[in-house]
Amino acid sequence: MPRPSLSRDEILDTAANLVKQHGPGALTMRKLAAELGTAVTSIYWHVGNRESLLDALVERTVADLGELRPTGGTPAQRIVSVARALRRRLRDHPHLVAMVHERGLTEQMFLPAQEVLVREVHAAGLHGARAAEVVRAVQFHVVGHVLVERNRERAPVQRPGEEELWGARTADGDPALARALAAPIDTEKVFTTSIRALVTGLLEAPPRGAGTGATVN
Amino acid sequence: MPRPSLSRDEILDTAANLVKQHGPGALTMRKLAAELGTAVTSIYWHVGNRESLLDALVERTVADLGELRPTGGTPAQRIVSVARALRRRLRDHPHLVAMVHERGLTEQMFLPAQEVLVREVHAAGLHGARAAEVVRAVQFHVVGHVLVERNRERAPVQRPGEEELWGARTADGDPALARALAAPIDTEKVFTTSIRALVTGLLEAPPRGAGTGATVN
DNA sequence: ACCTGAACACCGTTCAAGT
DNA sequence: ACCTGAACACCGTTCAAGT
Repeated sequence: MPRPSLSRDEILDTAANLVKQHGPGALTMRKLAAELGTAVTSIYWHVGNRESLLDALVERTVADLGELRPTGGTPAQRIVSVARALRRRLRDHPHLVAMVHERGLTEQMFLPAQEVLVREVHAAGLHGARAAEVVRAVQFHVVGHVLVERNRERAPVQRPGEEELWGARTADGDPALARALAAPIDTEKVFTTSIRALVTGLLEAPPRGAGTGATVN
Repeated sequence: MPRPSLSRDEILDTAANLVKQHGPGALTMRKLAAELGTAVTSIYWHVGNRESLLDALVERTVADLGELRPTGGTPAQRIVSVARALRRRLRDHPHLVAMVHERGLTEQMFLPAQEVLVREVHAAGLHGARAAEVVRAVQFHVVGHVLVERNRERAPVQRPGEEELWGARTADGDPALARALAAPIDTEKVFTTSIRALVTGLLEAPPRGAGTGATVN
């Protein structure tokens, strides 16, 4: 008596477990089959191939991320709060980020935030194409930041050793800046600083061409 | 007579060619050996393993990116121009982005811009830790954007088909926005919009706590 | 409809052996 | 110092064959 059936869901479950424990690199069809106690080829019958397996896992994980509730009084604050919440969620699921990148599905990661953000951008008084621009800008910023962050984590020694690279001369004679650039990066702070600046800039930008102040490049 | 010596440089050259033509995925030790006309194991003697080979390729390619010359009258414009120039350079080397991501070397990609940016941030009147913050924010934004952009390019159909996802209801009753979000993304425009907003926001932000206007979250 | 083993065409890396 | 072939321990996927 070999084993009691084999369902697509069971495959996804144990695959998710494998990924959670050792990352997407450890998810091989053969290891998965061993874990399930089946022949490798059975998996193919249920899920197609490794790529569709990953796609299914991504979809499932994104759906489990849950809703994002904005906090704060002003629209800008609420947009920033959503961005920060999404980043935190994604940070808590590093394997999701890895899978999403492997499969080229960055769009998916932003789904939980998209509808919420649309409402907040509306509340900020922006509509139509202008509103879409803001949503897109925030999307690329958050997703991009998370990709960079996750990438840095599994980096080697960080090649030329940024510490020695930033002597006071290369820093345009600003030793304090040299020190700051040589120190390990506080990605949390980088994110907070930049998302605030980005949202501020986006919401106050003049509607294309009708600038009141200096236009930036 | 098998072949005239085998140098580390020759290995890197043909490896770079292989990557340029078919991407980093096509760079296998065995194909490289075949291309070189040597035994696979000879490569190991010269470059160690595949990882160090990729690292060497990244370093070499980054060094070849060349200098970035700022343009524009105001510091903000000049910072934006550097960011845009770096993005364009990286877009022109999609395989570099891929290798950098595979090896976790995102830091490297920003090197050509770093010193230039330091000078411009100084010109904007910022120094020390505050200046480093701005440099870092721009770094993560540009590198992150490029990662997202390259990732999207090799995406499958884009899962739930954003077109149908954005009916007018989900878009908070804004059909123009729904249309804009359903349309294919103009990443060039997204980048321009967001880098301008980011830099504007970064340069006008009050020095931490001593805010004159509303603080954002 | 579902599961199997065998086989194909790949990988990176190590190691003892050659010159 | 440099190069080699053989071998190890893996991969994803296909396919004919079973029940």
